[in-house]
Amino acid sequence: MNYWLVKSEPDSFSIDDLINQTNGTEMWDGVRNYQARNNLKLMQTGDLVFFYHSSCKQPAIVGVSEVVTSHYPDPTAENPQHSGYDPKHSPESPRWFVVDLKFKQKFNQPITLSWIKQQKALADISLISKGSRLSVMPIDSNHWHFIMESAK
DNA sequence: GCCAACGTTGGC
DNA sequence: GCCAACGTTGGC
Repeated sequence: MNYWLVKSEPDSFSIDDLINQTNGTEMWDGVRNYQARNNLKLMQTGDLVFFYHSSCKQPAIVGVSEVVTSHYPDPTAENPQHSGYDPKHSPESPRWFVVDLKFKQKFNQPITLSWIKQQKALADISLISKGSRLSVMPIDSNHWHFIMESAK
């Protein structure tokens, strides 16, 4: 069992949008960065995922979702009408992948980026370390549990 | 809107 | 394989 964090711009897709999906489940498409994709491919059913709001007034971890499928080819990469279309992607040799994420929990209090930066226990969390622009990143279990305790 | 910190592309 | 130019991310 592994822990992850995914970023989403709340103006495009917020945690409340996830709640409102059928079964609270959304296909996590549109990842077009190789490192983020490699992280997606490592995800397994049952892994837990922080939902992070980026590029907004208050960047923060706002809740938790669960991986409910292993990775499969990203259908939006096959669609020439879609902004995520990649001519180098094909069903025969897929380049981009998705997983399905299911809503699990919304924090009463968002765990804000500015708060995270103040915590000694989170000094080396991937979210604020080098290469932190990844939209899918692993989270150490000790960081995970510290944040879960803080969100109570 | 600015800009630092990347990642990607493509000419050579 | 190098690297300049360009694009993107995302906090501020």
